[in-house]
Amino acid sequence: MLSFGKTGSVAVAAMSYLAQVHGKRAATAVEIAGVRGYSAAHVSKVLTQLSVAGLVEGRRGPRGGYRLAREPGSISLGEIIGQFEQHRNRILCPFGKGWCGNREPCPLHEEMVALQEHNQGTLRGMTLDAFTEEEG
Amino acid sequence: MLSFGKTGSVAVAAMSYLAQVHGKRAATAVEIAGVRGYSAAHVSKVLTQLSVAGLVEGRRGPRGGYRLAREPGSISLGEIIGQFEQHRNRILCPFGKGWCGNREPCPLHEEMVALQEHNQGTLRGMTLDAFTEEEG
DNA sequence: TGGACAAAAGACTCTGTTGTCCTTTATAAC
DNA sequence: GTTATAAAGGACAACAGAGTCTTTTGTCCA
Repeated sequence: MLSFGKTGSVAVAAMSYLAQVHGKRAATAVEIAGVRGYSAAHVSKVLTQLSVAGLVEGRRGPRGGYRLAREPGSISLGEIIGQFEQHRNRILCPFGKGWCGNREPCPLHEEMVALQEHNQGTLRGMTLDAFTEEEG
Repeated sequence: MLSFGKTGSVAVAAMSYLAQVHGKRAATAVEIAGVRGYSAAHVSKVLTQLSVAGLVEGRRGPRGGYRLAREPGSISLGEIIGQFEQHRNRILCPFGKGWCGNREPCPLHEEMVALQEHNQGTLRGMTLDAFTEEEG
């Protein structure tokens, strides 16, 4: 439970590093990979996706690299992770498949929804601000 | 987020049905599969795992089938789902791999742990009692 | 004792996700 | 302009999990 996929982890790892250097300089995929302990190829791929999603801006060439596209305080873990959850985020009802909504809700439906929302709310409240150099 | 794998879903679906008929009779894998909309082979496999885990008791032969091994009130969704999460339940730290614990915790470590615990606590509080016929 | 029933067990296939590699394109510096 | 740098993009390999199928074992009933 509360398992955002591995790709999401890499994304958060990369984004948190970009938050650390935010306002100072750009960071290349190779640099981020080295610091966070992932392969350069892997980080590179994820960053490309984040770029398409508009969360980071990549610049090619010498002195290029990635930067956050917005202020760290406006980017939440929820938003980052959500980028890689197209498939995962169906509500799961104890009755199985698409029960809730089709027929009368199952006994635990309300509780499940509440839990789901608590999670999303919490992750939306965690912003990259926590990683900027000022905040330590 | 809050996505216990698909296998966990099937397990909860099956267990909740066993709770519904608890105290009255056993239910076969084929019956459960029919009611919950999964394939018999799939449900069968999951129930075997639940049997090994000691959450259900299977009896072979005519008038056989599965029953809950304990009272519904003492079986929580957390316990059921936990059975299929050997791999997933590592705490994930925004810094990536096994950062937390090795070096100083990352800025969001405490919050992540708290969220994790809130989830586990909630799921542990949801028991199969909610599905027994008496409670509707 | 034989037959039907149903779980147990394991081999296998299918699918989606992870992760790597290689080529192409853009940009800055000299 | 030429070269080095670095992202963008796509093809592909490797792996894990989901799901199916078949065989075996145990149990009840006639």
